[in-house]
Amino acid sequence: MNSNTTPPGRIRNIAELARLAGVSTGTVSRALANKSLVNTETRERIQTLAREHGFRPNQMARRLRVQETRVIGVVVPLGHERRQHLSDPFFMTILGHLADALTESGYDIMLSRVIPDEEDWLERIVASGMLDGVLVIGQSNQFEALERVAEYYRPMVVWGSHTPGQKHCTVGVDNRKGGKLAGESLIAAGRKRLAFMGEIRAPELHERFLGLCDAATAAGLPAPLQLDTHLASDTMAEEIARNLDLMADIDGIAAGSDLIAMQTVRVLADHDIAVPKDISVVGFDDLPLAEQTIPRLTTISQNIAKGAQAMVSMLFDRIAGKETDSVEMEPVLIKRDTV
Amino acid sequence: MNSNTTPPGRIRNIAELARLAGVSTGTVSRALANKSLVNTETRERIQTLAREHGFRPNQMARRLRVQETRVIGVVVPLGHERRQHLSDPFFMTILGHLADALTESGYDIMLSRVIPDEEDWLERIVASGMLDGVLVIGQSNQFEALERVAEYYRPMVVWGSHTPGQKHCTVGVDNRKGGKLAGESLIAAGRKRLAFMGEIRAPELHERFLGLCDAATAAGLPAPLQLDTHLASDTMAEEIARNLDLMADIDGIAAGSDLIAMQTVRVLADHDIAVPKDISVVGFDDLPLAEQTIPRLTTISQNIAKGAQAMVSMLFDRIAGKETDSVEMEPVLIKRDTV
DNA sequence: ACAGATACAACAATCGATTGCAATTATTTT
DNA sequence: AAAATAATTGCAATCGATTGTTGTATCTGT
Repeated sequence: MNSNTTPPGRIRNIAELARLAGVSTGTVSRALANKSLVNTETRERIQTLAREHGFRPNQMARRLRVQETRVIGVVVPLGHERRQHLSDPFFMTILGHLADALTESGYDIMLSRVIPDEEDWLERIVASGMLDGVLVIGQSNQFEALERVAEYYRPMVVWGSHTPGQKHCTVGVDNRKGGKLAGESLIAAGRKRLAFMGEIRAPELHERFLGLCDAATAAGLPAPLQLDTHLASDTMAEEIARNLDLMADIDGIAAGSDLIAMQTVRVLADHDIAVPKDISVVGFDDLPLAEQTIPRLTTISQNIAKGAQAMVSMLFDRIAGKETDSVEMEPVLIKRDTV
Repeated sequence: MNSNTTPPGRIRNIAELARLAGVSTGTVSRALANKSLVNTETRERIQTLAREHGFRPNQMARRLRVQETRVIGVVVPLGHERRQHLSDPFFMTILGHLADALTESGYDIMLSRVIPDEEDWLERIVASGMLDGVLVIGQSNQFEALERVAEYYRPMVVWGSHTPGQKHCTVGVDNRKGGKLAGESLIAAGRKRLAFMGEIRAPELHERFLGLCDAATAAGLPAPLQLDTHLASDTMAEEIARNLDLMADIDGIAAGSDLIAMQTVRVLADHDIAVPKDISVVGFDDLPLAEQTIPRLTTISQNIAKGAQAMVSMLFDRIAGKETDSVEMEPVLIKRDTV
C-alpha cells in the first residue's frame, strides 16, 4: 500500500488539480507537459498550482497510457553459482558503468538478481510490461533461455561470449583469446607448469581455460591443471588454500577472474610464497581494484567501461528498431607486477 | 515504444485471452491469480492457455490498479562530488547487500543516481507513484531535502549519520566514534603527527574528522591536518600524490574511506614509503577488498551487510505503517597490517 | 457585418489489469 | 417441489494519466 506520497495539502491526482484550477483534466495534463496547445497564462497558473501543492503526475498511469516506461531492466542470472551475490565486484563494476550510461540518457534501472529456478524466468521479465529493454549480465548456464527469448524479443543485449549462429546479441571480449594471452604472458616469463583457477561451467570461463590450453599446446607444454574456485567470496579463500598442495609444482597461474587472482595472491602471501618471484599470477577483467593491490595485478583487460557503453548504445538502437550485431572486443594484456 | 513482448501466437492482454477461453476478463484475472473463486477446471484451462501462448499480465496495469508496486527505489544523491560514479566500491558493496535482501523478499529495485540540481529531486522520486519505498544511500549535502520529505513520506530509510532531533530515519555507524577509534589506533602505534584524508562537506566524513580530532586532543597532540581527497576515483591517485609534500612530517593517516586508504598506500608504495613502517594508515568502511590488499588494510568496520539488512527490515516496518527509530551501529577497529 | 480562420478548452476513449456486486446456475435442505 | 444456499461467472467501475476529436469563443480580412 502506498503511504502518503504528497505534502500536506495533498492533491492525489490530476483530476483534483483540475477541479482546483477550474479546468478539465486534459488541460492540466497538457499544461504540466508544457504543451503549446494551452494558453500560456492558464498553463503557468496550473504549473504554479502544481508546484505549490507539490503535485506530480503518477508515473505508473502515464507509462501505462503511453506504453513507454523509460525503464531498462538489468538482470543477473545466477544459474550455477547460486551462492554468488550481487556484491561480486565484477558485476558491481559493470553495473556501475551501465547505471552511469543509462542515467545520463534519462532511463531508470530496474535491477533483478534471478535464480533461474523457473524455466520461464526471462520470459516473465520481458513480458512484464515494465521495461523498455533488458540488459543481461552474464550468460551463466542459461544459453537456451536467452536464445528462446531473443527469437521474438528484440530490445535485449547480453554480456557474454558470442558463439557462431547464436540468436541473442552479445557484447564481450574474445575470452579464448584472452585466455591465450594470459598463458602466453606466463610462458614468456619462463613459467612452464601452468594452472587455471576457476570452475568452467559458464561459457565465458570455459573459453578462458581453452585459451590457456591453446597457449600451452603452442609452447609444447603439458595441459594446464584446472582447479575449481567458486565465486562465492566468503569461501573462496579457504578453497584456494585447500588447493595449495595440488599446486606444489605449479609456477604459473591464470585466474578465471581478478577476484580469484587477488585471493590467490593473498593466500600465497599468507604462505610466504612470493609473487611473482616464486609463482606468477595473471588475472582477468581488469577491475579498477586490480591496479590498487600490492603488488598490482597483471591481468587481461575486458575494458568494462567501453563494453557497458556498447551494450547501452546497442540496446537503444534495438529499441529504435534497428538490428545490431554482436560485438567482440579484443582482450589486451595489462602488464603490472604479478607476472 | 514497446516492441513485441510476446511469443509468436501473441496475446497482448487479458481480454484477448478471455475471448479465446470464452470467458470474461474478470474470470481470467482471477484464474491467473489462482483465486479459489473460479472453478478448478476453468482455472486450469485458462492457465494452460496462458502458458501455451506465453501470456503474462501487464504489471504496469496491475500495479496501477492495486496501488502497490513491489518496487523499492535505491537512490544515491551526488550532491557535492558529482564526478563520483556509481561504480564507487562502497556504494556498490552496500547496493549488493540491499539487492540481496530485497530480492529475497520479492521486491524489485529501481536504481537512481541523482545529481540534485533541482530542488525537488527527492519529492519527484517519492511522488512518482512507482515505488513502495525508498532507500537513500548517503546524505551527501542534502540534509534539508531529506528532512522536508521525511515530514510526510514514511517509507524511507537513509544510510548516514544521525543527528539529534532529525526527522528522517537513518542507519549508520557512529562516525565520530569511528574516527576517534581510528585516531586512537594510530596513537597507540606511537604516531604523533596525524592527518585526515578526505573532504569533509558530507556529514559522515565531517564526523569522522571530528572523531580523529577528539582522539588527538585527548592524547595532547596538535590538531590533525585535513587534506581534501575527492571520491572521483580517476583523479584520486594524483591528488594524493600532490599532497605528498604536505605530508612530509606526517606519520599517521586516517583515511575517510577504504578506497582513499588503499590509494594512499598505493601512492606511498610508489614513493618507497613503507606502510606501516614509515607511516601508518587506517581506513574506514571495511570493504571486502580491504582484506585482500597487501598489506591488508587496518580499518574501521561499518558492518555494511548488517546495516543493509537493518535498512531493509526497517523499511518494511515503515511500509507496514510502524514507526522505527534510527539505528546507530558501533564502529569496531579491525586490526590488520597497515598500522 | 459576416464568412472563414484561429486559439483554446472540454469530452470521452484508451492503456490493461483488478475487484465489489449482481446475476446465473447448481446443489442442498426442508 | 419449493425454498434456501452455495458455487461460478459476468458486469462495470476503478486506478491516473494521455490524446484525438469536437465545440465554442475570439479574431481576421473584406
